[in-house]
Amino acid sequence: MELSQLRTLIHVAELGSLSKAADRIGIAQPALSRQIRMLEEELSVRLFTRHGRGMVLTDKGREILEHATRVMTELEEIRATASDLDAPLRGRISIGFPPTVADILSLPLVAAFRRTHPQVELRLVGAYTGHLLDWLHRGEIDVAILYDPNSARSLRSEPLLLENLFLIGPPDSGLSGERSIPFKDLDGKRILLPSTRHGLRTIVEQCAVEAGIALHIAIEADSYATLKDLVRHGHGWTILPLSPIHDDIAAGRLAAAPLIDPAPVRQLVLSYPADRPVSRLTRFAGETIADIVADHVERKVWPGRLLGRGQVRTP
Amino acid sequence: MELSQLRTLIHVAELGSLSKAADRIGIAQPALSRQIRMLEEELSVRLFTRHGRGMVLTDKGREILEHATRVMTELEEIRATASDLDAPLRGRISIGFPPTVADILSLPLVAAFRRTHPQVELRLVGAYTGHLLDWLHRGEIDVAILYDPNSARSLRSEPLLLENLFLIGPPDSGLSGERSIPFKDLDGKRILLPSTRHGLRTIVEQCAVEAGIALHIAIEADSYATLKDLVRHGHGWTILPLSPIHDDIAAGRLAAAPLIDPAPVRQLVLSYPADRPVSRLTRFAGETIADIVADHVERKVWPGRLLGRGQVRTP
DNA sequence: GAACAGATATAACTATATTGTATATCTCGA
DNA sequence: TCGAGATATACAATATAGTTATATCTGTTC
Repeated sequence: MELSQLRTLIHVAELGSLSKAADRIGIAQPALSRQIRMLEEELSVRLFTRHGRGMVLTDKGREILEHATRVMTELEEIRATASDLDAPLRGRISIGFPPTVADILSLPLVAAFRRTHPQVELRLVGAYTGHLLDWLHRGEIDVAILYDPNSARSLRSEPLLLENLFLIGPPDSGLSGERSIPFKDLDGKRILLPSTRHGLRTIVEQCAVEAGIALHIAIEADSYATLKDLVRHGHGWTILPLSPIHDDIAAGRLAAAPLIDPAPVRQLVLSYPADRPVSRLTRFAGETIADIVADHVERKVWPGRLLGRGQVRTP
Repeated sequence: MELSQLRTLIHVAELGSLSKAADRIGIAQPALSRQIRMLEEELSVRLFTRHGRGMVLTDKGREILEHATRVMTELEEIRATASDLDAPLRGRISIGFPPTVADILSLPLVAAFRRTHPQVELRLVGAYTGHLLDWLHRGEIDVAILYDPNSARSLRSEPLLLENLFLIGPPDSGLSGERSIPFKDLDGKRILLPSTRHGLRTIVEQCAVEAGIALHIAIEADSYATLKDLVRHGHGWTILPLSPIHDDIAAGRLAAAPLIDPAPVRQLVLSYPADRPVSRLTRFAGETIADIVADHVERKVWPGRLLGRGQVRTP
């Protein structure tokens, strides 16, 4: 196995054609044909099926492609380590967030890029996890923060945060950050939540089961703004992360209290595609996001628990 | 950059000598000298310092070595994917655990290996995190479960579990799994804990600060068995994970209750060395441990919250 | 159905890269 | 000081990769 063979695999997989890959790489097509054949012989596996107009990866070929792209990522990391790239990164990156996360991270992330890599063109995309997953797979975004997509197709995800969810009520509800509410106390209360296809709803329903109560879901609304408004006007209570409620609490429009026994939480992960090499720009973005999240949690601006690797990160 | 150069880098780094590496690899020493030199020229970096009797990695060389070992790991994964190795793994592996974790995982882990890879020689090593870290770095163990070593030197860690800690009392203490105890209620109680260098102690003290109380540490003992005995004989209460207490509770010797507001938890991670390629045997062990932990948490045998990647794992 | 275009695979040859051999040079230990 | 162990360089030998030529196949168009 040689690096040139893995590079050829990657190019041919992307272009679907030895001839196009030859044009791209600047090497004669028969040389690429031979490289692929020798790789297939060494591994004793068919990487591509051939047809009259090109070639397509087999299932096994696709699996091997993922590892090949990781090899390329490690090689890029070797080069970057060797050169200690301090020159500002350039190029364009698309980063996806759930809307509430975008509210928290956008400004500090933009500030960090402006400070260290001003020539980078950022595209910040707010959408729900299902859409973000699609766009990651399609290559329309490079990296995304997602709520725990356990059944996600091939992604490489790093846990970021366990985010606490809070009970949100009107200002005269007596809810306070200083006094936790046992989940059982929600029995019989009018609760407003997003619809069943929303991950937050699933988490809250699991907590209700665990607490041994049935929730009275008075109204379903997928928009946090709508839920907030309804709560403000006394139509019931809701359960949301604290981050979109900060300003409302500070302005006396809403009140919030932690829930316990059980405490509803959800996991946020940072996800990259597994079938494309991850650029230095993308890795910088991921590291910067992780740093900002850590800072927010440590300053208790974002209530939750940091999750992370013991792995030392290069500065 | 070529794979042969990276392999040479790895061998020379390990043996400290081109001549020894030449013997090992079966290629003439001048060829290896030139490979290293060409790699250094391409990267514009010194990988080794030379002295009269061999050569030693520079700091930069060490960083690059880590990436090179990951390249080798990916290549091994490519070969394994290609061949769909179902043949039983062979060889020897050392796995480290904190003692209480060893109690939970040893039997099912041994059973899993016996069932799928009976020719593997397991060495299960119980020790505290500090020792396990040392042994991982020294190559004396291949993989370890650790309590969150955030300041650990270069390891590759994957979060496994947030483990809940419980209040442990004598059987007549009225403690029950059904009724959570607010942390504040520990104010004024006689508490028995491990010493300050024990990670659990740090977590509990942080919780006390958060609850706004001061803990009365009547006795310090690092042995869980000692703590249990002291509690049984009415010398106070302790705070431990539930797993070492299961049998004592079932036998009516001790009682336990969840703590809340805040709930003390600690993070377990699965750690591999970053400067050596991770063998398939080691990866199988890691995956098997993760599966067993997941099973225990799902059956509520091990109270806590699973942490994991969204990444699809090959079966 | 035939012709043509686009594609892959193979053979043979050429060019380039890598390895081996010989040996110079250096450092360290006895 | 000498010898052993080590690395570095020059040159020759060998192996590998790329190019050219061309056979073969498939799909599209007329």
